[in-house]
Amino acid sequence: MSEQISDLQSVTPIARRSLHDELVARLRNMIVEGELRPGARLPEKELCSQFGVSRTPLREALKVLASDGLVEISPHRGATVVQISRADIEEMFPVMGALEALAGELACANIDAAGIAEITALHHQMVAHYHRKERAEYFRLNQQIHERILQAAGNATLSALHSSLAGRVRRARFMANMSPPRWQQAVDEHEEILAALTQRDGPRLAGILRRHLEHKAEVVIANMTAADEEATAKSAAG
Amino acid sequence: MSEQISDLQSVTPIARRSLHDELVARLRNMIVEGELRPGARLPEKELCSQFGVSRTPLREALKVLASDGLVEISPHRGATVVQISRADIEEMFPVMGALEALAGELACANIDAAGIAEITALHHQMVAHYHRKERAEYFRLNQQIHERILQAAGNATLSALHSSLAGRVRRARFMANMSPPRWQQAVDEHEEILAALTQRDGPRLAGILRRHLEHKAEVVIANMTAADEEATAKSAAG
DNA sequence: AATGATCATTATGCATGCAAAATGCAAAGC
DNA sequence: GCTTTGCATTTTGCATGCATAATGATCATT
Repeated sequence: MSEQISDLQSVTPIARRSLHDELVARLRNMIVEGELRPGARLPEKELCSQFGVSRTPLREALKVLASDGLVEISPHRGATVVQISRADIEEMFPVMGALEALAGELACANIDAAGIAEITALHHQMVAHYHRKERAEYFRLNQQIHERILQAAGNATLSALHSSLAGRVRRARFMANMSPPRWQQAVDEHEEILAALTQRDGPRLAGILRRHLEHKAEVVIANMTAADEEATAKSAAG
Repeated sequence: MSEQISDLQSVTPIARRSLHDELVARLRNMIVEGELRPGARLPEKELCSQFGVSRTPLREALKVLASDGLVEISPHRGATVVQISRADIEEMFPVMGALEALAGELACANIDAAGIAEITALHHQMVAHYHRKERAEYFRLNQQIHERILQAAGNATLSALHSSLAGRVRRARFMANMSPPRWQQAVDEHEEILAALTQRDGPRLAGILRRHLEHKAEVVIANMTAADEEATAKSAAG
């Protein structure tokens, strides 16, 4: 009887987006994509009229984003997009390194030939963009490769945690001006990543990914420092 | 000028608990401590009268807990405490292993003598409870040791992610009946953990913690399987 | 002139009300 | 007797209103 029902568990339920879910998604996107700058205030009234919704679902969405670490809510003072400090970045990258290292190990154990082929294709596209110095496209492919490895690990919990951190870091947008040697190094490391993955050498891939993330952190922090100094100089001059 | 202000960044802001923050904390506790069983419905009206608040802050709290993975919200069908499946557990423990391994490495680099002394004290207390077969006390100390290592790592992001996972796993409550040899093994591993930490051997501590978590996973999964079979037998008999 | 206090304004926190969706029950049809 | 369909009830989703805390401005005081 009811067995027939449980056999159908695999059918995807109809996705019904409630207003607050939609708002969470939209706001998250706006924050991650930089449309809402770090430190920007998020006045409820204004956002309500902008999205055409009332304050209730918007407030629920803000609470969710706050628990996710994207916005900060001060009692009676409203919500703001969180400012990521250098200390935050220095904390987050080692954690992402550990998560990606695990993902690498799991991916080596679980990935199939098609998956490797897919990542290989993304890799070559990315390298092509590197040679043409197309930064935006390079970063897009880069991100896709890392996401694809996470996906290949087949661990939803791992993916979710990584995605949350990646979203927060991405906001920093301090990858943009990577120095030529750093960029070369990153591409070299990606060659190693692909090799280890193809050989399904989990421990090696884990180690490479951990180092790769350490180097990413160095680049980001260097850029943050440069930006800080620029801002300091500007405020001193102004 | 403004330097004086930035020097004061370290002062702890006055903790003002709004209703929804309080509700998040209370509900989280009730769920983690098992007061609210997995699968239990969370009807808004009932909880509102129980806590003496209106639906707005309660709903906001439920959304936060949902984004934290403790409750599940189905549109127009209400919130329930999430059921953790064996597959979920199998996913979560490797991630916790990776996080604790990183914590171990960082802790070895950062911990001071007082911190080691504190963990040593906790360890000996825990061992004493082991010898007296006081399970509840043993688990409490065990948990404290792991938390203390996380804390010693000095990485708030890491602590937050681990804490979220630990909370979700703790709900499973399948550590209770650990077999004597498994228990002995766990205590042995804790001896190793303490030794590696005392020697500040980060890589070794990381490896031990990873294995330790793998073994914890085996125990939990074995218990879940046993519970499943018991339930199946019961439903077949009834 | 600078500082402190008081008040008006604004925005947030929470409560409540209304509409819509889902569940359960009952009655009708097969 | 079982299934199905329609209705009533319950519960959720969202909008709005009121109270309160925070901000800014004005004024008095030193």
